[in-house]
Amino acid sequence: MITIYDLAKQTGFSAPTISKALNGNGKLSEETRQTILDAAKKAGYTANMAAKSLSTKHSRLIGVILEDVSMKRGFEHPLFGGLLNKFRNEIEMAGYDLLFLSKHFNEGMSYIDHCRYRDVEGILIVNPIDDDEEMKTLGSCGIPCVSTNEFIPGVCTVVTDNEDAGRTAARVLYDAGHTKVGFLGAPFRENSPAALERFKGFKSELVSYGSDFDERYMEVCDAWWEGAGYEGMKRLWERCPDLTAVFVVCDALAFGAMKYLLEIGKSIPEDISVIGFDDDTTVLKAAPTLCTFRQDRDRIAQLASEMLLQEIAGVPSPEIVRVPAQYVNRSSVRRFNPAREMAY
Amino acid sequence: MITIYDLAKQTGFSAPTISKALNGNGKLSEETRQTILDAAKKAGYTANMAAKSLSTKHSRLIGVILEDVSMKRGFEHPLFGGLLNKFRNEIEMAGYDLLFLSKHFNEGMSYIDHCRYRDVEGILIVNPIDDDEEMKTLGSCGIPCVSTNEFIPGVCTVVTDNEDAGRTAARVLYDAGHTKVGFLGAPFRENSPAALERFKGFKSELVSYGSDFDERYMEVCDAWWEGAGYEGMKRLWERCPDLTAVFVVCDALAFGAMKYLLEIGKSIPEDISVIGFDDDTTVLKAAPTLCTFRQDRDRIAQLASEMLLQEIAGVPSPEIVRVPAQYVNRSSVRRFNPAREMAY
DNA sequence: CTGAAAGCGCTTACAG
DNA sequence: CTGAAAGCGCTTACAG
Repeated sequence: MITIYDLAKQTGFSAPTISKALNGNGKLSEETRQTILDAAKKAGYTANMAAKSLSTKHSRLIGVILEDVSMKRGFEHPLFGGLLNKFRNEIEMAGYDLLFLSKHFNEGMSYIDHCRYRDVEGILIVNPIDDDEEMKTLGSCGIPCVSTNEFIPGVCTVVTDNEDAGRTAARVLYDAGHTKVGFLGAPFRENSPAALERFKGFKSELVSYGSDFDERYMEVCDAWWEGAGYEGMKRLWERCPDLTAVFVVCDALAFGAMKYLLEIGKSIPEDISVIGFDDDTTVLKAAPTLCTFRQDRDRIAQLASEMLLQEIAGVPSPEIVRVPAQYVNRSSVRRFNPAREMAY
Repeated sequence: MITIYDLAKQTGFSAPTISKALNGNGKLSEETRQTILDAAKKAGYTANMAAKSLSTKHSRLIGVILEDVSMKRGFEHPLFGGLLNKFRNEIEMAGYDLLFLSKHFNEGMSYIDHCRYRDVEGILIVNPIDDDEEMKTLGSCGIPCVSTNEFIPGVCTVVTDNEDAGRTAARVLYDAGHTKVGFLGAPFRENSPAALERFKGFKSELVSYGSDFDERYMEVCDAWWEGAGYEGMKRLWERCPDLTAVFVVCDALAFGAMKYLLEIGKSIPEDISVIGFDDDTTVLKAAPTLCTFRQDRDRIAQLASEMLLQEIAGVPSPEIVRVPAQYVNRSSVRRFNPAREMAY
């Protein structure tokens, strides 16, 4: 391991001068800078981050909170896995490394302690544990934070424009001639209102068409996975067998819902149309292929990294940044009228 | 940020004594140890890893090489995403953090430089870039390494027992009465012989049944994704339209293969049976549901972390550790004879 | 059993 | 433009 002192000895300059040359700060003659840089290169010098971190308090580490309790898929989560791929890439280009924050680290150290332990410079909150009390403290812990899902006081959230997507879903179904449309939701949580926002947009758009949305057509599933969708659809269908379409808050639930409908002998989309959410690759190849909304993982990740890097640099972020979702038309929605040229 | 010196001042002991108490090493009276521990707890003391790392050369960081060039799915890779979930968990319980090694970090720093930069203590090689020259140097770089896919000189590899799985695939098809069976492979690479191993096992088992495997029944796809499976199956089928079954080296390829077969009007499994590999959730819900092999992600991850932690502790690992795959029977294999009680 | 001294590799004022 | 001194927070021998 070659150090700054080795370089000092080799070039005849002092350690601080080496440091300045390597970091490009302070005033130095172009000549000595080049001499030093060449020597460093020749010697294969690599800085030691622990030492840098200790003296500058800058670790170049971004903490990531990724606890997939709602779907239990971790890195394979349909939204967050892809988001993290892009985020990792962005952050690395800026010279940062990812560091996963964990609660079961060192006999249950808190996220904030984990951050202090590693001198983490910023936190990306991808998916926290439900109702984790510590979340509320993150906004004021002094470390810049950005969230890509949950709303947390004092933390910038970069998130899909769920209301807008909800409105689009309503428009798609309305345009296709559906009048009896249902909504299959998921547990409502104060800080993670995706399901509720999608519902609000959906309902408001329907209302704008003059159709007074009947709350009986709305059902909430117990969780975010397939089985819950099956059960939720069962309850909804048994109450409202006149439905011709249903907008489901995520693809995993939608798949469960379709499973129920197919089991009771319904055809999709002939008897009932289904729209999901997430463009989950896990159900992508199911038949019928599901109309859905693709959340823009790359854009969310990119904006999140921009916001976070900016905050680290001292520039405050907006409280919320919305990213539009893209409607993906496949085969699970029936048209009662001839198709028109339409873009959603 | 409270330091060891604050604790020293508060308790009246010296910094080294605080250090010993906190780390549980060296001789200390039980009384002073308790006093110090209590003070640390009361003050909410958290060690600073940069300082620790600098003085001990132990960063408690495990580097991870995850470059999904073969499937382009990154964290969402059907095998590696799940593997990493478990590995992360294991490693965190042991007080380590994950650190992704990257080539596009800081203007193209090498993996090894990245490791030195962060004082990484061990490396998990999940999925490197094809033919990366640096891989060959990892085994002798002085940092303990474990691989979960590629074979690298001097590095312990924890990997699915592919030959055994190949044999099982042959047995399943033979038992079901198939005699004209094909094999759809993927690019053969010296250090990553999964496809070849599966073929070897498959072929050897067929040969053991007296059926001389005809190489014409073997076709290699250009890549590991769906489109390549479609094309590969097309070539294989056009050459050998008498096939009644095919063993495909991964589910993504198998899905492409099925797509081709269905397109030309074949029924699965009535006309042709298909067995895949990976238990890829991405094609799980396709119809017909694919018979496949589930690689034991959790077991591989657990063994990999064990090996790596052991190596860090100075205990050498075996060169190779095999983990059995599990045959998953679904609906894509036709039986020509009555089902018997069989376990694979 | 406890502490004074020195060191890990780097950077930050501050002189000159 | 360059360098001597001190410090970041911790640990490692070595005394006592």
